[in-house]
Amino acid sequence: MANVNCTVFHTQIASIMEVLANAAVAEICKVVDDDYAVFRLEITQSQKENRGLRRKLQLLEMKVARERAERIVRERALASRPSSVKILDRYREMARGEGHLTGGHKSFVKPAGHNTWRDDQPITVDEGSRTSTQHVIMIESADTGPGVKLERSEGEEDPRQSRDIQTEMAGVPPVAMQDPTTAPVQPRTQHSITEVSGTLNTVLKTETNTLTVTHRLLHTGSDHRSDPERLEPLGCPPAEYLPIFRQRTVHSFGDGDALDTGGNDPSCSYATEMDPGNMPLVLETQTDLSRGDWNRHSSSGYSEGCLDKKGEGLVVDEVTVKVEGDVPPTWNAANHLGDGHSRGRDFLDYRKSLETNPDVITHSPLHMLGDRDPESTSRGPSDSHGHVLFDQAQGGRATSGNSKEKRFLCMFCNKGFSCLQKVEIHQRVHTGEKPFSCTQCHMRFTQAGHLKRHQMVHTGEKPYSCTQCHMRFAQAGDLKRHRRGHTGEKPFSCPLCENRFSERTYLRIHQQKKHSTQ
DNA sequence: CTGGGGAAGGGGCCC
DNA sequence: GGGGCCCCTTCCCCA
Repeated sequence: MANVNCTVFHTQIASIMEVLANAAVAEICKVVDDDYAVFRLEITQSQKENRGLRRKLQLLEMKVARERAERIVRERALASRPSSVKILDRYREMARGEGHLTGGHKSFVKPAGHNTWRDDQPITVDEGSRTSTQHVIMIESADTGPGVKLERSEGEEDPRQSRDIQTEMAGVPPVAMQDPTTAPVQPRTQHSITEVSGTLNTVLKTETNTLTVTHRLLHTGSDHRSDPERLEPLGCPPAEYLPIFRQRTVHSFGDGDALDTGGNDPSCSYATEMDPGNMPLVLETQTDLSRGDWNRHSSSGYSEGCLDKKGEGLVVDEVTVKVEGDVPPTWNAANHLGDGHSRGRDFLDYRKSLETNPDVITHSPLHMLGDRDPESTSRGPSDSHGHVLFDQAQGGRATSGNSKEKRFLCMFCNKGFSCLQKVEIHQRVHTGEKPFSCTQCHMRFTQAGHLKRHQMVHTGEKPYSCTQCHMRFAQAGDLKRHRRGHTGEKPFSCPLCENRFSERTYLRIHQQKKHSTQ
């Protein structure tokens, strides 16, 4: 009996212990679950908050970057109006001093193993080569410190990528916002500065050097006399000869089919420069028309130089006149200006025209003349000589006035011409295109007639002889000028004094030295 | 400083 | 409409 009671007692004790144990376990689990839930909730809220803050930060950075880009564009538009005729050097200096924009899709390939660029360091330009090179696209203003940098990482082909802007804000290290585990968004920004160099200082230095590269691209020219080595026809042309608004693979210059390596890129860097907003693009590189023009010149038999300098030929065909469509003019030939012979005058005049006529870059130059109201015509842009559009200028030479409708407008200065060929020739003033090259020297010309006239220098031909002396001249104008020496004619009189001069140039110099108000 | 020649740039006209 | 010619202009260099 006693054993039975003991057994029952033990059983009851065991049951009670089990119940208590279960209750304790349940209690513990409940507490753990509650705490875990609270903890998770807190984590979730923190993560959510972090995402929100991160998103705000990114939006803010994007906004700042856009504003900065726009401001730089405006500054650049103002700053890129040099007053000197030495456009090449001035442009180089200006680029050093103030900085320039690079093209939004321009890729500068930094030499491997270097974190910085030197000014004299050879630069290659790469586009979509999918190599293991770094593509650094920057919009930078040197005088404002670290700026907006557009960066496309290697292998990325999405043109929109270049529109992703990362701003290097002071006190906000780029890496601080990049948590690969908690921030799956914004993968683009993770191709960050560290890809360029290790430290911020190095980044800044790199950007400065990139500026050098940029201005090299901007102030290109074809001064063959001053820099004939650039004309090596077989090697890859230097970066100076690459158009800034198109990515081109330097290795493609020898391949005619590969010229338009940027053709699949619907965007254009100059759109970023001229208007970071939604300015339509008018860049017509390597269009059929221009290509045809080039081919025509190349086959004209004037010179072998037309073809064997195909690298420079890229300079030629950047601009094409379009008579239809409604696209704004986009001056895109800055990199082709500064020719030593033209002395940059036309480039400067064009810039002046931009100053005096901002509409040049804001409305289509391709309007038919008939579409222009008289007022707009009268206030139209000046030509390279400062004359108003359609004003018969050039020394008051008698013309038939508007006998021929000037339907074709220059896309740079809006000057009107009667036919497409004329405006194409004229636009070479802006583009620097010189399709006609001398076979006996490095001189190149915009017009076939100029080449023909130039070749008399080599032949020694002087068909214009003075009837009153032994002098002979290669140009009729020279003979005419010479004859004034015989006749004593001095048709140019100073309005401020009694001096008279046989040439307008003398009068002008006289006025500058004697009657200058400055 | 002026004058003169060489040569190139730009553009209009004519065929 | 396009090519060639011509004219005007301008810059550079030199005497």
